[in-house]
Amino acid sequence: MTPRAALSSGDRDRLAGAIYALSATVLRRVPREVSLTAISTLATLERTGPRRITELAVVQGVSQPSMTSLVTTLERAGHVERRSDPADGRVALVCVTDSGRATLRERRRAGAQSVAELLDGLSAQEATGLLAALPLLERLRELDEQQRDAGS
Amino acid sequence: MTPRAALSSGDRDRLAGAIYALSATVLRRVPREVSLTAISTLATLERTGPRRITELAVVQGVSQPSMTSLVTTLERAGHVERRSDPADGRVALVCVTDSGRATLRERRRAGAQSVAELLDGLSAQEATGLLAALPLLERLRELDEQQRDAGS
DNA sequence: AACCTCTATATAGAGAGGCTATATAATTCC
DNA sequence: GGAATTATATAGCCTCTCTATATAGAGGTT
Repeated sequence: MTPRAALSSGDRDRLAGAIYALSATVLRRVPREVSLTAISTLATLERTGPRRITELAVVQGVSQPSMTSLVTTLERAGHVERRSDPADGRVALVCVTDSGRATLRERRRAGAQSVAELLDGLSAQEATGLLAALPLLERLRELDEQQRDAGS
Repeated sequence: MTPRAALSSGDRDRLAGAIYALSATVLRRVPREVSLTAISTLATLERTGPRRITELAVVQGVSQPSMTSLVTTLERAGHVERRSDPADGRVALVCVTDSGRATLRERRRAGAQSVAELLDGLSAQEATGLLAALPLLERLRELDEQQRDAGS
C-alpha cells in the first residue's frame, strides 16, 4: 500500500492489536445511555453541518432505514431537527440542535472521565510518556474521520 | 486518588478525551458479527479459566439473565461448554472450547487488521513515535483487566 | 428430618437498535 | 407527459439488553 513500510510487519500488527484491544476495553468501561451510532451521528452533524439521511447512513455504516429510525429517535429527544431542502422536496436535512450538542459534550465528558480514572493507575513517568503520544492518537482519529466524512 | 498528580488536570483530560474518542472511532470501523460482550466473555474465560455465570455477569457488567442468555447462545455455537460443579449442584461452570478460542483469535485478527489500515496513513516518523507508546497502551489495558477480572 | 432462607440459574416479557424488503413521493430524463 | 431514478418512510423480523419472577440446590435451626 504505502511506498515503504513505516513499521515492520510484526510491529505493525502488535501495535494495531494493542490499540484495538484497548479500544474495546475503554468502550466497555463507559455505560451507554445513548447508542454509539447516535453519538457518532451527532458528532458528524456538529463537524460538517446539516446532512441528508442517506449521507448519514453511509458515513455511519448503517442502512438507510436504520438511520431514518435513529433520526426519528433523536428528533423526538430534541437532539436534531429535520429541515426541508428548498432545492429538493424529497430530502430531509438533519441539523443538530443545542440539546444535541449538549448531549455530545456530556457524553465526551463522561467518556474522558472514565479513561482518566484508568490513567490515574499509571506512574508519573508512564503518564508523561503517554502524553507524548497524544498528537499521534489525535492524528489517528483524524485519519479515520477524513475517510468517514467523505461520504458526501 | 493518587498521592501526587502525574499530569496536569488539562493534560489528563485531553489525553483521556483523545483516547476515548479514538476508541469509539476504532470500534466503529470493525463490523461485528459477534457482540462485544460475547468476545469479552470469551477473553475472560481464556485468561482466567472456567467461571460461573454470575461471576461472568459481574465481570462484563451485564445482568445475570443477560449472561445466561449469552452463554446459551455461545453454547449453541459451540464456543463454550456448561460443566457442572461437583461441589455445588446449582452452578454452571462455563468453559471456553477450541472453537471459542479460534473465534477470539479471528476477531482479534480482524480488529488489528482494521486498525493497521489506519496506521498505514501515518508517516514513518509518526508510526515510530506511536510504537514507542505501545507498552503504555498495553499497560492501560492491563490496568482495566485487573479491575475487571477481580470479580471472583 | 423438616423447614426456612439464601443463592445460582433459568424463564417470561418488554424495549432499543439493527437488518431486508417494500411502499410512497419527488425529481429527472427522454 | 410518462418512465425510471432517487430520497425517505414503513413493515416485519432478529438480537441483545433489561426487570421481575420461578425453580432448584445448599445451609442452618430446631
